[in-house]
Amino acid sequence: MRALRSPGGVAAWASSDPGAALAALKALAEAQELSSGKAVHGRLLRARALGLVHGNALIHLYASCGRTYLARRVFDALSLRNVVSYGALMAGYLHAGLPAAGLDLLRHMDLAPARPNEFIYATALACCSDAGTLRTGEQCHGRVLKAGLGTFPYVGNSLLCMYLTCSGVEDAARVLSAASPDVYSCNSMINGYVDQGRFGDAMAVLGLILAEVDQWDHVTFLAALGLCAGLKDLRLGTQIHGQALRRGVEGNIFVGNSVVDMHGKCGEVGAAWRAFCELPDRNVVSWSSIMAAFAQNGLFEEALRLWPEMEEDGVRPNDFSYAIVLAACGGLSVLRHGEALSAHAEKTGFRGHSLVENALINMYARGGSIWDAHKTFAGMRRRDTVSWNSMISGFSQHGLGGEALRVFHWMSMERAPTTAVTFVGVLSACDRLGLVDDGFRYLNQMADQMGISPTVEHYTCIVGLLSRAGRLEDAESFMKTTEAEWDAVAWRTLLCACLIHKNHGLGKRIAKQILHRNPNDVGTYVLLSNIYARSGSWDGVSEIRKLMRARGIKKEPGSSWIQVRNQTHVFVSGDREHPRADEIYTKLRDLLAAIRPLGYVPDLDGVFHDVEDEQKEECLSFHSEKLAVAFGILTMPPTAPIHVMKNLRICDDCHTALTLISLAAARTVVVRDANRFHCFEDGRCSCGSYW
DNA sequence: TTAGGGTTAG
Repeated sequence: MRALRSPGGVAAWASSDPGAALAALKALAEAQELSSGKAVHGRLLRARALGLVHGNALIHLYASCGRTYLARRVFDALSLRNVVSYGALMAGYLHAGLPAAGLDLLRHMDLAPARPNEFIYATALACCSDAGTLRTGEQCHGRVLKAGLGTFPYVGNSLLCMYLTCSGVEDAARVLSAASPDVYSCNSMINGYVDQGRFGDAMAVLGLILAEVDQWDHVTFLAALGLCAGLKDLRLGTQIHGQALRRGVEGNIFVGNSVVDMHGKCGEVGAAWRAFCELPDRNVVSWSSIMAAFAQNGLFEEALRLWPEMEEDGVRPNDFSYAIVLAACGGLSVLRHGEALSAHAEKTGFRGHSLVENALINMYARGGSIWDAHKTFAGMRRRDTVSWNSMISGFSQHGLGGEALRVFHWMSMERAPTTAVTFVGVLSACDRLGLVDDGFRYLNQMADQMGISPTVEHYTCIVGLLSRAGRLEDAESFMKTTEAEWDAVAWRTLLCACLIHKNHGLGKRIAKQILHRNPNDVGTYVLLSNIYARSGSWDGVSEIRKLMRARGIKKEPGSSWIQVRNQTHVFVSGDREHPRADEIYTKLRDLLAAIRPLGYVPDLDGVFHDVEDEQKEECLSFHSEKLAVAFGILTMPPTAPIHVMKNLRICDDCHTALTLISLAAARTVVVRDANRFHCFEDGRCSCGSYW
């Protein structure tokens, strides 16, 4: 590459030899050597040797260097232009993120003698994809067919991609079936289906090329690995990975990163970590993928620990990396840490990215600070579907059904597109508000008007809705008559309602059904034993205990944790491990004494019928969430809300006690339990005492 | 001299 070493030299040499000049311009375009290219340009002008072919090469060079205005200047100065001049400039606009300018050029061509060819349509269709204009895309489609250019593979794939981004998978699939599929269009189609969660369809397309693994290129491996990740199909993923190794494409950083991600999504953190360690090179996506793998599998601290390592490795974070670590902060409820990362993002210019803003909304909502989530949401300049969905579900999970529906109506007024996730939030808001009829109305609206097929999650909301309203038999018959893959979550929703509504007979029957299908469902054992205890059937309680012992099922011990001044303090029921245990126990005794006059009576009907009342009370008094709250009151400023997390569902006694403590101690207490948020304030809980 | 599919988030 003499050209790169000595720009002046190459210019002199190139201008005297037209063939060499062309070769030099091509090489300079590829290397994005703007200044050398300008030197060649100057020489060609001075030598009066700037004809059509060299002019086109210059347009391409300036376009490759991202200087579309210079490319345009050359284009305008040409006395004669051909289809290549248009193609080169149009591609420049496309890659510079100016698809509308590219389409303007297409219109300009209608007045010019040059007729669009397959190159022009491939580029124009890509412009339509980027600009999101289905109408122009369809017009191009019509012209492609009329000109008989539809059989060019490049054009076919550009068409398919245009429909994928501007319309949907159905139209794209029609394009695919009309043409003979090549590897490119199959890759695009698989990715399109995977994005929509239509894994079965994606698998069918993969099936078209499954026999020809030797024809696959690295992008096919990416699509296939993405499909395995979506399906959480480790077996297939491992096979594909093996093929990638055999074909020697695993050294490609995209494929390597995809292997890390696939293992993470399949729940194999160890394998993800090994794949990460084996990467020959690590870029920001590699680091993001491994952090995501940890965070998605609940290993939030491990994910956060990788951040400084990434920085040490000299890799700069991007919007994805911020979104991942913010999600980990939400998982741990370490909001101060998240805010520090948000400030970091501000400095690096990523704070305004929608990915980061949405992650912040989720972090605050998961961390219990729903109004900080709302503040972030309200301050956004551009809200996308995820922003709306996050805010709606955030409010719902916090028991603020009215706020959730208000956001949904606002979303509808702004005509933001709704998704299946939107309606999970909306239906659970109706559940919280007891709006049975509205719930059914939204379900029908979603299915009939929006064309979104309800999933088991939507139906579970309906079960919750009927259950909360006390219509337990209706809920059961809804489950029996509605075709859905009912899971343990759905059945437990009904079971939980049986406990709350004291329909012990139905509860026992439902529990037995669940245990018949899934004999290891710990949650069901716990709920069933509560039902027996509530109905005074101590034989039943000990029966369950025996059954659990026999089956080797252990109830996870209750534990709670709280962040105070960037430190996490963990409490297990009744333990005295904390260095300030004495103070905490004294504080808690005081608090419990203070709420007695407000009507607090320890709920001794727990599951321990074989212990003395005094011991029972001792047990109840020092449940982990009470200890954590007492510690919070002891150490946090009086106006600061106290945020506690618990691994299990909060128990009845703690719920009552914390409700009254919020009144007696004039403190706001937010507890995130295994299912939802409880915001205790002024002697009330946001869950409406139904959980 | 001009053109296609790509990894990480919710």
